[in-house]
Amino acid sequence: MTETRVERKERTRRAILDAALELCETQPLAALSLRQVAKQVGVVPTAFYRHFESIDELGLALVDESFTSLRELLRSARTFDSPPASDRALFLAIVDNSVKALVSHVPKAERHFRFIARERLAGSVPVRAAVRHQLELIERELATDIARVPGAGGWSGEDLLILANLLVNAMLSHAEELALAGGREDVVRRIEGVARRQLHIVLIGALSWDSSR
Amino acid sequence: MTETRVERKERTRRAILDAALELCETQPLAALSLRQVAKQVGVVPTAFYRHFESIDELGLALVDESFTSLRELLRSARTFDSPPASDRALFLAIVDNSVKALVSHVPKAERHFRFIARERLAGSVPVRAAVRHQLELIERELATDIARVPGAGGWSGEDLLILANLLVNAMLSHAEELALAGGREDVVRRIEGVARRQLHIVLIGALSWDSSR
DNA sequence: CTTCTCGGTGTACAGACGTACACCGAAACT
DNA sequence: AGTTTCGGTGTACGTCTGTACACCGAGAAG
Repeated sequence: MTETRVERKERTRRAILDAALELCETQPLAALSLRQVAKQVGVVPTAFYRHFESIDELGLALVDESFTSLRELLRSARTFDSPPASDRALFLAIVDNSVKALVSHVPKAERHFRFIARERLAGSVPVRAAVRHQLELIERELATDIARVPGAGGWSGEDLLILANLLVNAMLSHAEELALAGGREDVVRRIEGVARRQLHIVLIGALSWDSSR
Repeated sequence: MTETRVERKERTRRAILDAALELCETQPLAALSLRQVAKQVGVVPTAFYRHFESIDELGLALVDESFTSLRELLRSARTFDSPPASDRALFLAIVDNSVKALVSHVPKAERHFRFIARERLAGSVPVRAAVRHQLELIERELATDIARVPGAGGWSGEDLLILANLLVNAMLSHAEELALAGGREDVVRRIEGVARRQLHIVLIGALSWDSSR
């Protein structure tokens, strides 16, 4: 035997997840039919039930794996090869590193990022709830990262969450734009520029606002 | 006769639009069926065709009227009862007025705002394209408003668009949150506070960033 | 008053939908 | 070696879908 049974099962499960993600490129999850997914996988409709009880349950699994991609992006954004010493240089490096992480990670999992942004608003009740919950966690995670920006000492926990919320929304929008750009170099560069300036402005604003209280 | 024929027709048309908006509270437009809409209106399925050729065409009509609501919000945000004289006071008044406009307009047309945010990402190709195009116009419109912020002299046209893009994304997110809040006073107040601080930070950041070039 | 227009009705059909059920064959267990 | 487990199959159903067609009746036009 070349393949164990659990391996086989896992392979079909993956195929279902991939098929759903692909079909979701052109329509929201709620518009997918179980038969459509099964046909795309090349499997009989009832086989779907061996892996998921419903389209919603499929959606929850996709939420999970999509947020894994998003967390990797955050992780990459806070990881430096060689962190600069001076505050000024570190500040600029943080901005640059974050934007670079965005641009390099989105193409690797653009279906995940688009799925999050879309189902956040268009998902069924359970799917939407799951996305919203995960996004809250992401905002908390991002808030702790932002707290490491030089000069962030004056930001309260609430300030950090408000900043994180603003940046997460911008990030999801840019991710969608990057996915739509489809790798066209000039478009990608333009989006990168917009994202960089927005992040720059927000952080500077937060620093100024902090000192103006 | 109590009602002319064109009035009658317009009334059913409106009923169809309203029914679709209501059904879209719980599902994306692409997941609606023509029969579902017809049943909600209380009309036979084939009557739908007297007004729209397809669900997509219905969607385009909804895009139009939804953006009318959004434009009213922008208009309200830039309209002052009594504009302050000093730069400092004007700046604060702009922030306050914008946030107040958001909080007061969203409940009056929350289905429109949610429709825009949702179909922007989840719509069929033509609907999505229409939303994206209208949002571009909105960003341009908002950019000219931002240009009136005291101290905005140093912002280029590109800067203005980048700011507008950031603010539109934040606004749509807050609109969704406000709609979900369903008028609960404490929640509304929290969102209002978040929106105000974000707008404040962004504008201050843009002013500082401008002078740091 | 007669004729035309046209929004809404009712019937009809082919196809897609979710899902229940019995079944198969090979991997896994004893 | 014999038995069990279980992912995938095939058939079968009632429901819902979009849409075609003939029809109606009241407002508009002559």
